[in-house]
Amino acid sequence: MEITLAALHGRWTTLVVRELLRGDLSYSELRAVLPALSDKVLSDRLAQLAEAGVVERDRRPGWPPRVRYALTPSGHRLGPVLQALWDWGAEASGRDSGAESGHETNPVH
Amino acid sequence: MEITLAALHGRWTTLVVRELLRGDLSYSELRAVLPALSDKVLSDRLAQLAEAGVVERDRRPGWPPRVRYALTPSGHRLGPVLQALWDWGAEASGRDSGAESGHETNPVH
DNA sequence: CTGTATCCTGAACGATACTG
DNA sequence: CAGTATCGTTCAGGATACAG
Repeated sequence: MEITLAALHGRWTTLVVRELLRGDLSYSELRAVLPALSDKVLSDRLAQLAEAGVVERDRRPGWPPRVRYALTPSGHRLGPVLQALWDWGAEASGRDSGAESGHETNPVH
Repeated sequence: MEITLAALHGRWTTLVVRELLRGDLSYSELRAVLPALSDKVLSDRLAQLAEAGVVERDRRPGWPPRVRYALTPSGHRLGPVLQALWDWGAEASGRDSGAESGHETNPVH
């Protein structure tokens, strides 16, 4: 449990993972999708996630440099975890936000 | 999702919740079970969790003062969330820690 | 394009002492 | 028993400049 929290540690980590759950992204795509993150923080998070075995860097040769970030299998297994986090938050913050019929509401895709 | 992370924010918050999932506890019982937390931090976490609607304080009159901390219904719903965190961490940190037959391993009780 | 280096600020933590 | 007050430390986060 502390392992998971360590892997997800940091204010923006879950958002990075959530974006990557939707598909691979390059560094600049990530930056465009998450404008709130400074270069340093984004870099830090990616390094941390790579260290935790959640994301993988694909550095493709040539010029200009292109790098794609993708979730590892372990990273994909975080999907249900984030879903659990989302579900609790949705339920806890009032049950009137419209359109839910019980328990779907797909936030991840 | 960010709501949940805000509610669980802090290094020790999940451990406090986990103890309370097992049943109500008094302040000193919590302190005894979580010796790593200073009074200040424990106090901070309980206030934060109360603010988030996760725990409830039962202040019982008389002397000496007795207070029981209990999870709200919302707090009990965090059980599956913590379970998801635990499961991922267990899976991610190597599959050789003995005795698991697939997907049980009950850490919470 | 994809990052790293540096510096600064604010928040969380931790220990100790003290109050109702 | 059940906390709050205060203070010092540590660490993540944010901005900017620079490098491969």
